[in-house]
Amino acid sequence: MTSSSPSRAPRARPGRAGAPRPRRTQAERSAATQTRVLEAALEVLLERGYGGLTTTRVAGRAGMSRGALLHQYPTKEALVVAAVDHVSRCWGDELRTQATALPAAGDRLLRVHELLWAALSGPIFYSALDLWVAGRTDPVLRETLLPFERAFIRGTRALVAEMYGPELASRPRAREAIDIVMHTMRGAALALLLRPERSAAIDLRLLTDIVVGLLAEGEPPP
Amino acid sequence: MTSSSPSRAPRARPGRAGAPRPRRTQAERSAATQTRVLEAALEVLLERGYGGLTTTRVAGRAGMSRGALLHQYPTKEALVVAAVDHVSRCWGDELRTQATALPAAGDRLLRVHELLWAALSGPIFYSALDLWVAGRTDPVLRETLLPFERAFIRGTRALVAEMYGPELASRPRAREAIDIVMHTMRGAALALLLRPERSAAIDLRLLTDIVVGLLAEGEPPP
DNA sequence: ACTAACAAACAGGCGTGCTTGTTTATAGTA
DNA sequence: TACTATAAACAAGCACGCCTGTTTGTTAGT
Repeated sequence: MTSSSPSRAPRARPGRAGAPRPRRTQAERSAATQTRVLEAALEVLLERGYGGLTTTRVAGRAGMSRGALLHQYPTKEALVVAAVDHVSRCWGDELRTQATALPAAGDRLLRVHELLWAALSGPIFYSALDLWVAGRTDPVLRETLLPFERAFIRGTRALVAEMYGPELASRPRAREAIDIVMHTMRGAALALLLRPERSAAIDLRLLTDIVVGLLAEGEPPP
Repeated sequence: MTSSSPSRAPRARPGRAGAPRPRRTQAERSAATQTRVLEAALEVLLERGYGGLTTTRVAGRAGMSRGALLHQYPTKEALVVAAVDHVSRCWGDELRTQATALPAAGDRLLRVHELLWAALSGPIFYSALDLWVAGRTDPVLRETLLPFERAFIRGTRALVAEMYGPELASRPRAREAIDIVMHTMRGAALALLLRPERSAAIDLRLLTDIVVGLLAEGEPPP
C-alpha cells in the first residue's frame, strides 16, 4: 500500500515535452480505453438497441478484448451506468453550446425550436429511448435511469426557458408552453421511429405560433 | 407399458343435440389455445417487455407446454406477428366502441381528448412501444410492424376526425390539429414511462383550447 | 518488484428450434 | 354402430449458440 522504498522513479520519464510518446501513463491508458468503451457502447446501442448491447459486441467494436472492458467496468450494469452518464453529459453540452449561437432577432423562438428539434430527433434520442423503454421492465436499469431523468427534465426546462429569454420565460403560461413543445417533439420523434426517411413529421412554424399565442395570453403588447 | 387403463375413456360419442359436451372439436381446441397464447403473450410483453418475451415464458403463462405453443406458432416471429395483429385489433375495437358513447354536447372535444388519452396512455401503448422500439433495430420485426403502423396512423386520424364531428373535421387545419394532439399525447405518455405514478402529465383542457383555436382559424362564428 | 492494464479461456445459464413420443379428434370401413 | 387408421394437438427432451461473469496468464507502467 505504501510507497515505502522504491523512490527511484519519481516521475514517468517526462522525456521531451510535446514529443509524441508511445509510452503512456497508466491513468492515460485507463482514460483512453474508458472513452473508447463508452463511445463503442453508444454506437452499439444506437445500431442494435438495448437488446443488442452486449459486452462482447462493445469490446469488439472498441477494438479490445472483453477482459479489458470487464477490467474497466466489472459488470454490464456498471458499463450501462457509465454510458448513460456519458450520453446525458454529451447531450446537454452540445445543446448548450449551440444555444450560444442563437440570434436575438424576432424569429428567435423558431430558431430555438429548430435547435430543440434537432437535438430531440437525433440519434441520441433513439439511444435514450431504447434505455428508457428497457428501464420500464428492468428494475435495476430503472433505478439507474431515474436520477438522470429528473436532471434531464429540470435541465431541459431551464435551458429552454433561458433560450426563450427572460421576458418570454416569465410569462404566466411559459411552463405549459415548454411542456407542450417538449411533448410534441418527443411524440413526433416517436412517429419517425420506423420511418426515419419521413423527416418532416413536425411543423415547427405551427408549433411556434401556438407557443406565441400561449405566451401572449394576458399580456397584450402596449 | 404406459398403457394406463385402456379405453376406459369416455368415448364421447356424438350423443344427442347440443348438450354441453366435454369433447371439443379440433378447430375449437386450436382456437382456444391460440387465444390463450396470444393473451399470455400480451401479458408477458407488458410485464417483461420485448426483451423478456420468450416462448418459454409465454407457454408457462398460458399454462401449456412449449411444444403446444410451437405447434400453433412454429417460430417466435409467427407468434409476434399474431400478437401484433391481435393487439392492434383490440385497440381499434375498444376505441371505436367507446367512441359511440360520446355526447354531442359542447364539451365534446374535451371528451374526445379524454378518450384518446385514456387509450394512448394505457397498457397497450406501452406494449406497442416496446415492439416499436425493438423494431427500430430488428429488420424482421420492423417489416412486420410497418403495415400495422400505416393502418394505425390512417385509422386513428380518421377516427379522431369522425369523433370531432363533420363540421370541425372539415376545417382547414383539422389535420394539423389532430397531429398535434396525437404527438403531444404520445410524448406525454413517454414521459410517464419511468414514473407511472405521475398520471397528470398532460393538461387536456389546455390541449383542447389549442385545438379549438386552431380549428377556429379562418372561420369566425357568425 | 510490484501493480495496473490487457488477453484468453472456462463454466453456468438461458433461449430458440428441432425431434421424438403420447393423447385426442376425425374419417374410413364393415 | 363399432372398430380402426390417420392426422392433429400436446408434452418432454436435446443440441446449438449466445451472453455473462470468473479465472488464469501475459504485457506495460511506477
